[in-house]
Amino acid sequence: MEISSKYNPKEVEGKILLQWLETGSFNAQVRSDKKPFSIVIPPPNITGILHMGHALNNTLQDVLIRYRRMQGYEALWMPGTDHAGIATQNVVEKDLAKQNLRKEDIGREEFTARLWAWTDKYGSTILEQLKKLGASCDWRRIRFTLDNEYNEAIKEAFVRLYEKGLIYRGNYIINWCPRCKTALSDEEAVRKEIDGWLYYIKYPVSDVERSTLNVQRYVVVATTRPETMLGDTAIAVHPQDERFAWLKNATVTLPIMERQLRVIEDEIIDMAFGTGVVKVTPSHDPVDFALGKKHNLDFINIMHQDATLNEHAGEFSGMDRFKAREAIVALLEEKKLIEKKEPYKIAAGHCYRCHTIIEPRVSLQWFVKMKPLAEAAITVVEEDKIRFYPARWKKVYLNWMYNIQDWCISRQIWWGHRLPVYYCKQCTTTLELKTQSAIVGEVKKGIVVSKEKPQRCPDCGSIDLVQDNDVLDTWFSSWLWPFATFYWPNFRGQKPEAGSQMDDKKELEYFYPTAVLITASEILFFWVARMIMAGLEFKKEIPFREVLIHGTVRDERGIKMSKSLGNIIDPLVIIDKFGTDALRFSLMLLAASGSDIYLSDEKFLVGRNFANKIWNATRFILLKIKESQVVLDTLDVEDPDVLDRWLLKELSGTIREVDISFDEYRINDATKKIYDFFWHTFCDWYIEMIKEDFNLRRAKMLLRVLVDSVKLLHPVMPFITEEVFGLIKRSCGAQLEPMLVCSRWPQTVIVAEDEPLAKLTMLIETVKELRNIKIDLGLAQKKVILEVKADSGIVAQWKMHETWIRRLAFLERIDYKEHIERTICKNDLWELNLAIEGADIKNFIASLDKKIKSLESVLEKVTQRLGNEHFLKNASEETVQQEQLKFQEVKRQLQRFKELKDAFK
RNA sequence: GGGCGUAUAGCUCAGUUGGUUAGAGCGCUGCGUUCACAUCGCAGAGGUCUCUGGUUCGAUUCCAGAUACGCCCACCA
Repeated sequence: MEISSKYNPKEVEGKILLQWLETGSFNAQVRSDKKPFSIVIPPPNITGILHMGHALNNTLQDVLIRYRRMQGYEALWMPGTDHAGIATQNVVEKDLAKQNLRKEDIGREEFTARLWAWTDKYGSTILEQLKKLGASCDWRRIRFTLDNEYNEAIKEAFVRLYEKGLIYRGNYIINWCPRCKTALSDEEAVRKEIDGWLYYIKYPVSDVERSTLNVQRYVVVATTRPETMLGDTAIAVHPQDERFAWLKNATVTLPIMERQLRVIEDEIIDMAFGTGVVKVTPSHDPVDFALGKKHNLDFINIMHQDATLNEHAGEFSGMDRFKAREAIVALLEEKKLIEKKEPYKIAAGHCYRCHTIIEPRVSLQWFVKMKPLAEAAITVVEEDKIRFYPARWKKVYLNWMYNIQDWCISRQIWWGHRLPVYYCKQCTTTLELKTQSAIVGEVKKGIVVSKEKPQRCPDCGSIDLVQDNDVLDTWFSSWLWPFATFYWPNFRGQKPEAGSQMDDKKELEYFYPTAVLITASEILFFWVARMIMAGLEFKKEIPFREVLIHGTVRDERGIKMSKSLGNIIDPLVIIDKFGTDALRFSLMLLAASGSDIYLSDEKFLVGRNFANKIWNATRFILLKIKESQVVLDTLDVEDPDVLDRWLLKELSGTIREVDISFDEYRINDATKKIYDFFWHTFCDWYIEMIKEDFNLRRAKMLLRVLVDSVKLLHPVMPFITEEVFGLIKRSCGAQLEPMLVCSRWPQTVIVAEDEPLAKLTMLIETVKELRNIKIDLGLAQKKVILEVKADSGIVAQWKMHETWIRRLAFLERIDYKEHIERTICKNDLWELNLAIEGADIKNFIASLDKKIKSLESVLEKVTQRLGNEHFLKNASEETVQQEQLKFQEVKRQLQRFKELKDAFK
């Protein structure tokens, strides 16, 4: 069998993926003999295409799942997608626009049909890409938030919350996207600073008597949104503001509209801001809304749904809000009612889907009361029943939960779950309430909340019932994900599904709570916090024990990668250029716990190079075995020599550290440890050492360590390791597990620290020293003779290791002598000399001087410390001892270097 | 305005309860094709650990402040 000298991922990945899928290696089921380990995927939007953030997030999950699977857990990674209400609707609307159609032109039914058609065609693209990434999900279980069974879960949750009084309907001010024409939750209105103006507008005082008594004929209010003045129904000042004491009980005239406005007083007004006088627009500003309710003001809605001005806007009716702003400012300027304007940064809410500036709007919507749900969700985190990694997110989470606001869950779009709400046309007028924006507050009358459409109205018996047209916020489905994916609450009975018999209820009991949730910080509030609330509310148990929050993927300059900025690195392109394992390895190496990662194409070279290293080490080992024609029946090494034991010790240490790192979610550390061991310990030393001392035992050792190495690496680089494992299986007779993906995780072995092992370590050090000395002497490329002076026992050790020492220190030969002319390198056990004809003695001395100088400064520091009585008194005995040892060691080294220098005089 | 985070080699980052001769990868420099790999090997240069105080026998590490950058939340219109 020929093995190419370059690893070619393209020849391997597709084939290996198919093997995994065909053997059902990713499948998980209830198994009483195994502990479960489960993760639910953060369901990607069906509109999604794989980006670097997905690659990072899903590789992390896959690493943990593969690690636990190999450790013997029944590892389930639940896959699925999110219907992504607004996002998907926008995509299909855009398609429609190409045919010059709006969704209203074709109607709800037809539009929904097109949405489903789109979903069928493109909805699983992202899942196919995740497979390509190597994601070892149980792909039989793919769930979609718009599945029928999933819809049942949502209805159940809605009805339960409603019956508990935790869902209500009411006219409140909400975030309105005039482009998507829907309400949004607070989280969906992203604050971004934009450049604007603060306009100072004069409002004439109407009370003539008062205005003549006082000098002022008008008051000045400051606003960033002058167009909203058309909906003003009051002005407000702080009750303690003496500057405006004279305004008490006065009325002012709203310019343009010529409406009389009350002057109200409220503590909420900041006397220091603007002029201290605020225009109050209860229908178009959250603060003003609260003021309006508190002071019983009129609510005048001046805008249509698309943010053009409506009939209440007088002459500006029909104009867009920003055009109207310009027109109003112009008119006010003409009337000399603008005192001044200042440039001003406005933190305006933007629609998180289409980035349009949010318009606060009073509207009849459905809300979830969050405070009661938050209580338990706060406790479990306070008490560390759910832990965050890194831990600092605990504070962020709690801070948000302590200040949680009610959640607006109704959306005026067509793609999503219809609210399980029905209205009786006969006995209620609630439907009309939608247009009566003046009615503010909670609305309960004439509503039937039910999973199924009621036969008749419970009040009047009418059969004329209609379902609410709105759909639910996408996140109202996502928050049920950890248990709704198991077909909660109805389950499926005992139907065989995709060739396997699953008892859904048992599945849920077995796999829930899940082990860990892995996500980016962006959706901590959207999703993580709400899942915790939903889990506790509906399952009476936390949904996951740990939350791993990883960083954001940025470009080289530290700017967040985004399609619109054009600075993305496409993971699929990286896969194509360097291979999936290279992508995964580099990401895992760079993803320090919780910190953002800065990417450029070159960052993936580490991964590619490492894959190639693994490939070539395998190639060498297999060739060597084939050449030597040894026959392997087992990989058990019965009688390891000191080199073997040295390697086994290093391997065990690596396994231990890798385990700890993975357990603590320090995946980058684990990745680094395996890399160092494989490349530098195994390849650079062991393989080089045994090249000319090859036999059956070595062959077993090489394969044994190679197998353990690829096992350790498998979670991070699944494809190449599985391929290598296959190559090993096919080319040796030893009994090995069927596939790496389901193989047993490596175990540590105990290796005694005996004399020969200690001497080996010294020999390795000596080889490194010899390399250095040769370079200092300018003899790097010359094979020279080494002379060794040592006791006969030590000489025997040297002779045993002579072959590899000669090779690795690049020596002509080694002579053992009673007497050497000069010592060029020494330790407690041996003195060495090199034949140094033509050497650069000056450079060698200079290098010695440098070492001597640096050691002297260390010695000085240590001496000082040991001479300090405070140190001796206060430092721990152990520390003092350590310091004394260091003193001896440094002194000895120094002595040696000085002697060496003297020998060259 | 409130909260959080980061600052270590040219770049990206490690540095585990204060005591290290402060590390790695990439990049750079020199040498090297000795029968896996030049996607390689051997070695080297490069750091007053952002600054200022404090605690301590001792601070890159703990505390306070400053500076810079970043993130999140928030009803200064």
